[in-house]
Amino acid sequence: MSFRLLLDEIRKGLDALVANPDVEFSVVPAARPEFGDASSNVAFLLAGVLKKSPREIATTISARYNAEKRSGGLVSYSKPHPSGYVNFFADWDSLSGVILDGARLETAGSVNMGDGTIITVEHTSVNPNKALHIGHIRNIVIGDTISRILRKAGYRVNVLNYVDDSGLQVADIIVGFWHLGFGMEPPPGKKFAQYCGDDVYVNTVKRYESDGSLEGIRKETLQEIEDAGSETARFADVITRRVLADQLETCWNLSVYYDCLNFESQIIHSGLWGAVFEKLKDAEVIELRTGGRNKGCWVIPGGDDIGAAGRGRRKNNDGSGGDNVDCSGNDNSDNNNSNSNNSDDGSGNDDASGNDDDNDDNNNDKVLVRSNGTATYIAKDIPYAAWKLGLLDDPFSYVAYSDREQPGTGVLWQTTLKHDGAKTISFAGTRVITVVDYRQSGLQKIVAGLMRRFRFGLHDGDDSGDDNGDGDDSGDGDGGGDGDGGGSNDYSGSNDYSGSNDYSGSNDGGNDGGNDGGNDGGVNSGVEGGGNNNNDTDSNNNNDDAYIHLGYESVTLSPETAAALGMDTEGRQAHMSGRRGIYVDADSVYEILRKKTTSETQKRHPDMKKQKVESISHALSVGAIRYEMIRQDLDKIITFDLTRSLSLEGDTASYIQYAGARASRILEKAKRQLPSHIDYRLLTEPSERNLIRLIGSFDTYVHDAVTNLSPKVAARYCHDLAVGFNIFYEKNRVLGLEDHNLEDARLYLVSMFRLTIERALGLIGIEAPATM
RNA sequence: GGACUCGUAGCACAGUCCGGAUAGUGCGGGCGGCUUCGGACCGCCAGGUCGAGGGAUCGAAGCCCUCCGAGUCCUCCA
Repeated sequence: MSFRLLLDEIRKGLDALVANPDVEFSVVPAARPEFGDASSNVAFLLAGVLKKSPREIATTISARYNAEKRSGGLVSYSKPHPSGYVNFFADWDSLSGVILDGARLETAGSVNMGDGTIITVEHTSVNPNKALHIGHIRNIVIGDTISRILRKAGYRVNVLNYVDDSGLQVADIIVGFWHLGFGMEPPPGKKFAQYCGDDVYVNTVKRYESDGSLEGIRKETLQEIEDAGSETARFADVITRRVLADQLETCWNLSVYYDCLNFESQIIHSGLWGAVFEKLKDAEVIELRTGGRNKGCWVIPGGDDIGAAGRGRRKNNDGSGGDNVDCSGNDNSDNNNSNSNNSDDGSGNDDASGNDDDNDDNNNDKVLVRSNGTATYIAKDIPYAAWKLGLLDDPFSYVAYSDREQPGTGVLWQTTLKHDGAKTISFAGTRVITVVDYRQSGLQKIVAGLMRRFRFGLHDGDDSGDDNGDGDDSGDGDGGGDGDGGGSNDYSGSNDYSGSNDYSGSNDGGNDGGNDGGNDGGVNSGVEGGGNNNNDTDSNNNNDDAYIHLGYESVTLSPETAAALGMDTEGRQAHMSGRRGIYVDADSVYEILRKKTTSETQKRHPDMKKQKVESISHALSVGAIRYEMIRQDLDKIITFDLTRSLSLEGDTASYIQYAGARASRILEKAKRQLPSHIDYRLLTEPSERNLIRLIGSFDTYVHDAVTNLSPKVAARYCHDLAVGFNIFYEKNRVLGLEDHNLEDARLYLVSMFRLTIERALGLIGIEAPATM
């Protein structure tokens, strides 16, 4: 039970009063305490219709609401505000009990939006030739947090990590090992992955510049990797597995876990590409150019939108993959003019798709298969995407990657092409979320467009890239079988909400609740940053995108931190670059934090056992990193600064954890069981009620986080809840009160806070230690 | 040349999807608070033409248009 019940009750009451389905009023938590507990803008909306002032209408509505209110509800009374708002004051004697009784339940904060729908989330996907840096960590933490949130919302989630064990970057370190004399063992104290990235990779790349002969070796090496039987391929397997193991160790340390590892080499050898290629041809999604600059290539014909595609293959979340600019704004001039010559060909943009067959200027084509018959790297993403959606026969079997049991996900599987004794499992999802940074939006858009055609057939030649173009989605229903179409209330299945109220904030509360086309069926696809100026009509159709690119901005280094790495950026932020060695290693960030939190903890607990200190400082360090990575919006660049970003005060995880520790301390000192009957009516202080309201808002935040695929929302909830507790703590004593009933009630409140903050932090993968 | 994203206090960000009540929070600056459950905390003060201009609206930080600034993407490279 939650605060939501109050809003639902008010909405229902207003619906009956207003009896006008066209007025889409809102009922929201009050902006300030003096406005009561909930507010509605209904009077503003009626003002136009009734030709009266909002204030007048609000007065009438309030009066009638109060007159017709049935007893036994959660609303005490309604009061009009001169501004025109209709405000509502809750009957806290009832509401406190409803919320706090509900908070104890296992299901508190859960919302059944997924109803068992399977969502496959891919994140991490870092080239296995280097250690993880702080930029990768943003991807990883976003992916992991989203997975946790989706589980909380009733989805079944498969988490994947795509390992590009056959790419150019792997070839680069092989060149280093075999031709530049790098030894196989890292110096003492360094992980193999760090050694590969910091030393072998960076220096090999550097040597390319001075030694032209290496370029040929590099190309050869790359080709040999793809030849499964070669010595090079075997060696690649050995080193990438070793690097991967180090990377996974970093992830596990941050409480990030996976269900399955996919290896690119296996995808190549599995025949998946061949199957997809045939399908693409059959569906006439791709064309063979017979003339023009792409003569002899199989291409995805470029319309306007598709033309915006990212280049080539996805870069595996490395950022460092290609010729990225390292220092923003510096040396990219040569990048730009390179394409100035092929820009304006005048071929009308939009519907270019069909009509430029044999023409000379297919500038927006994306080449999938080169004229020499080899596939480009974008081609490798397509079969993987299709596999994730379960659109192809699964060529893989699965074996356990390690014996280690992962919390939350259990066994970590990996694909194998050997079918003896291996298991058959499916990791396909009805929906797929791919976490990759914004720079690859273009490519991801293409992939999403192709997936749509795979699922819905080949008849929509015109809507290739854009979101809502396919007016033809009528027939498909939700071909993928995701249960969002029914227009049923996504809350209905849950044990929290009995009413027929649709959560979406839409206004169908009274009438039928079934006519809004299921648009709030949880995860929606519009997240991709791209301006999804969604539906103009209410039969929205943006939800049928089963393939969702969850993009985010990158992590850059502050000028100071860049300088600490020996780079002069002239006062500007610097992009990280794996190949140039400009990055902040994830493990070392953790190490810095661990030292800091260890000493802080010891300062407070001089006698604490070392092991305990370690576990606390671990929880604090992980919290600091994870929180920093998700606390702001996905489309904001994170400027990482070695001193600023590692703070433990203010809007940080440790602030939140501290609130939890304070609560634990009180409960510990109370040293007793609470009686079975608690008199919630004694909790009358504003700070008490505010805390109760926050505890009861858990599910609202979860719902919000899922619909927007926004980890930030969960982080903010934790923060708001902690603030609420700290204020309560400051203003109210809990222990040693003369009034034992009040003490019991406050203790119970503290204990429900403790439980809720623990669960909320769990949503973002952070522990809540009892002492710190 | 085309496309996407961002622009809110000295700094870093909420709020923008879905328009309404004195635009919030943290850091930094100034002042104050532990004989009382943990000061990784709390309170107070200073600090804002919500990038600029226009439009629709009774009403705009939010919606529409134009511009400015910043970042990113647009290879038969991977």
